[in-house]
Amino acid sequence: MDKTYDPHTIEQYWYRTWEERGYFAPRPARPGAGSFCIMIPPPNVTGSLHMGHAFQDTLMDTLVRYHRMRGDATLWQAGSDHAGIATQMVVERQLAGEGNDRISLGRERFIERVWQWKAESGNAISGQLRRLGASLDWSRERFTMDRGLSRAVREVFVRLHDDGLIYRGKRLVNWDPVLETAISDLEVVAQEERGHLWHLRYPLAGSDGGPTAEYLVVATTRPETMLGDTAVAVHPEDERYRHLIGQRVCLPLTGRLIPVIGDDYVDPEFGTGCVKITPGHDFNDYAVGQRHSLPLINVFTPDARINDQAPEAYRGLDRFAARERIVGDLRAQGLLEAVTDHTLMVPRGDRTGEILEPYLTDQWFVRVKPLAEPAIAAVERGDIRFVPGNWARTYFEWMRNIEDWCISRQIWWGHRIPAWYDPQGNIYVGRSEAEARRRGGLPDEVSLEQDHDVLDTWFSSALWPFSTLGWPEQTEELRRFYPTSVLVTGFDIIFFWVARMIMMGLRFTGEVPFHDIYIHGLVRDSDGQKMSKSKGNVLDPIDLIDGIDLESLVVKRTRGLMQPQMAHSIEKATRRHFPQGIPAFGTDALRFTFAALASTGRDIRFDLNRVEGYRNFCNKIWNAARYVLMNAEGQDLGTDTEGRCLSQAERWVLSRLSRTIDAVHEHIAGYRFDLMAHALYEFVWDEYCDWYLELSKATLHDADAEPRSRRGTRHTLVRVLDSILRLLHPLMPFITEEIWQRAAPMLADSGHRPETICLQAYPEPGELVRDEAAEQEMDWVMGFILGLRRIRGEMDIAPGRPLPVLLQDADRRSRERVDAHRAYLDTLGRVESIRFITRGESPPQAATALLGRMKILVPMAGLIDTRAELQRLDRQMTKLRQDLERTQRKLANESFVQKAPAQVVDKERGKLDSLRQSLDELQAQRERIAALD
RNA sequence: GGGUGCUUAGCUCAGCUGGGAGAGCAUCGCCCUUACAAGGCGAAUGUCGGGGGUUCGAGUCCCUCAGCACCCACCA
Repeated sequence: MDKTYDPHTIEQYWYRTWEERGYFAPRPARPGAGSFCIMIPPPNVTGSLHMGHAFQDTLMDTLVRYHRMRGDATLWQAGSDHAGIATQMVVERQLAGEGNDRISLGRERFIERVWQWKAESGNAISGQLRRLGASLDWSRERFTMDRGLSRAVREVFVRLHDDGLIYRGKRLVNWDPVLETAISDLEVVAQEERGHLWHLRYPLAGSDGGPTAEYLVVATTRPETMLGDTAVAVHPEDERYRHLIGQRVCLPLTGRLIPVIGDDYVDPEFGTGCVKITPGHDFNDYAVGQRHSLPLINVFTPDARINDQAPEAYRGLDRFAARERIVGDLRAQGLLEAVTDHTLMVPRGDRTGEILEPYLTDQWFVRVKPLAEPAIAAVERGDIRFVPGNWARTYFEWMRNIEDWCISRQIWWGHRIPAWYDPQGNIYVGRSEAEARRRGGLPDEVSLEQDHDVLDTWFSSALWPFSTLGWPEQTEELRRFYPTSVLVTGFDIIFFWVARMIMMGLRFTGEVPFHDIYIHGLVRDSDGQKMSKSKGNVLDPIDLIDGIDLESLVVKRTRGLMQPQMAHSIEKATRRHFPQGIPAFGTDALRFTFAALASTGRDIRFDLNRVEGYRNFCNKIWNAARYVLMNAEGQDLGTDTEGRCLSQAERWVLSRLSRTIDAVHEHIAGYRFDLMAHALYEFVWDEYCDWYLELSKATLHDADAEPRSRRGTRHTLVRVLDSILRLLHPLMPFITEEIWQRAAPMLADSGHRPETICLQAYPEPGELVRDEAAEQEMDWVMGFILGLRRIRGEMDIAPGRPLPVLLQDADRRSRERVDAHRAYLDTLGRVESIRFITRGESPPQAATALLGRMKILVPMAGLIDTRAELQRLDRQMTKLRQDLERTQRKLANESFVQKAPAQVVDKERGKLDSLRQSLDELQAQRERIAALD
């Protein structure tokens, strides 16, 4: 093995090998095991892997590899999403670059073009997932627009329509005037923005219908919509205006007469207490209009210009140009009373960022309430569990107030709605035109035209857990893997995706789509900022794996910005944050970092120092393995327990390993990847490397050690390493495989050559025995060595310098232990000699460490200065005294002694005794040294 | 306006059903000891956001205040 761990040389090789050998395809469950399935949240075909994906996919892969090793029939379903609007926008941008556009290309050719683009670059993300080590079953990869999934989409649409749960209706919807499509409520992001409140005068109409000198003042944030006003509303109880209800006002600029109505939607406290009502361009006004049977006038074209319903002067003007013109005209006529600053919530499209318009159009909707009820019940019953559990509240909150879902989109890329129209405009729904015709009893002569709209992308995503398994066919995979085990996803798509999967899953399979929903947090940058291209703070996971030099990173971050003027500050920040660029950390280090940061679903700040730390951990494992191989490869490990003798150190490390195994299982069952990573890190570094490997040297370097002991040690080194590799494999697949290939043959029965760690058994609780006795023995040994190290460290004695050691007040047990563990003490403590001080003998001036009753003394002559030792003792005693006082106070409290459990009280008493004793010993020692000085 | 979460060592965060405040990184010493300097050994570090309550006992439970973050919502 090379001296230094180099991730690059091993990762790509192993992934290719695993995939070629088909390790990721589900295998029959081992006896006693079950099945396990995760559906990958399908990434957009437009996408490339970002930190959120890398985080999420690491967690999923960890679960998947863990279950695969435990022998479950395991499927991690691969696939991607057609991402209608996002993908269409990408290809349209491409066309624009060629001086072309989708309209002149035509629908059919445009869609061909999207497919072509999908084929070329749509696989970028799957390549990146491979780099991440994600053990997806690529042989079953699906796409939301492939044949099978399209069939499932049509099936669901038709069935919901037949059941009256999908309908077509004319409604006010959120309209994106750039894309010229409707979008769902969820795709609207409301942003607080600074704007104005315009106070407009609407003259009251006289008996002749002409304007009078009196007027009502309405306050509005959108003066341009006044062209579509059909009423002015006041609160019915408002003393100021009550008497005007039923009268009419002259709508300026149009000359139309509109009524004054009373409606308690109006808040008399806000603005002027008079509200202009524009049912065609405001959701609230629409509702008011319905209540009062007001006409609805649409004054906008689909791209938000003024249409022909408005006075000629404004026609064709963009909505914002129209605003200026209208305000100007009103001012000129003396009808603008005031303009005040006002912050308001502006609805923008999540894709285009454009201000949306409420717009009256024909759309398709899903009637969601009947679907939501069982979906709520499933979570209430516990058939589905959110982890962490508090997300269930968010889910309930939304599901209980859910509105119908607008599923039609006026774009081209997506599942075309399976509905056809005859020349009279009658609707025929079917799985195909032929079926629609048959079901409608239409003769062939009648021409039918399919609906031009496509479905919301989330409609097909909602079917993902069962459509990918072959539904509506009752396939073997569906039987075996549905309901799936767990969904791993971010909180941001609970409404978009999670809730809808639950609704559709229950409706069409009668079962929940998954049992657990693990919600993870957002990956932020080291300052806690959201990562985004426009902020220029994104990290590409691949750059963390392979490394990237500063110049390339700067180029990458500043290229193709929406706001090119940001480039300079982004460059500056990047140079400050990464003066050396980013070193190559390797996939395993990155994965381990994600796991270690994944605590209880809260957002994580991604810090390069953390990755570096875990890269070092990889190196640690690598070097530990080198040590083990050096000492065991080709050596005699003993063929059976007869041929091996296990010392206390061996028993100890195996006992500690068994605790670690338990902890790992417990943590992964609770989705505490951070604790899992932490438990393994601690065992490997602190116990296996820092203690056991060092302890093993005592045996292996001892020329007098028995062959059986040496075999026991060698065997244990390899055996524990093997377990460590298996335990870590789900988190760090590459380095564990690489090392395991070398380590495993040493343990294998001759003739049986294991192929891959991916399919090895995961260490299970109960495989090893807890050995309390060995743990106690080694605690004593470590205490001894730590005492010496502390003296050495605090006295600045070089680690290599052998120390003469005197032991005072050693009881029989301690004498036996010194004898039994002498080799460990000599090797790890760098002990030159040990001598027991006899009773009555007065010890020389020495630095002291306390081990129970026994005092470990290092004579100071020539080594230590007295002053420093006195200070050292004082420090220790101060600590003990504080502890002692607290304990005394506690025990002096009668209520405590009476009311606290006896166990707790006893513990405090025991503590008091040992504290007193230690303090006495140290005090005596201090006096001795002080006296000798 | 409604809801959720957060506040613990210089930084990033653990701390489960209430019983002696922890980790990593950073810092400071001593060491290139034959697995590893991407390392070893040792050290220092906290009115657990403020206040109140329950309790023998509160970082942990309850109330309250403050600050921060996020989600939802139709005040023109």
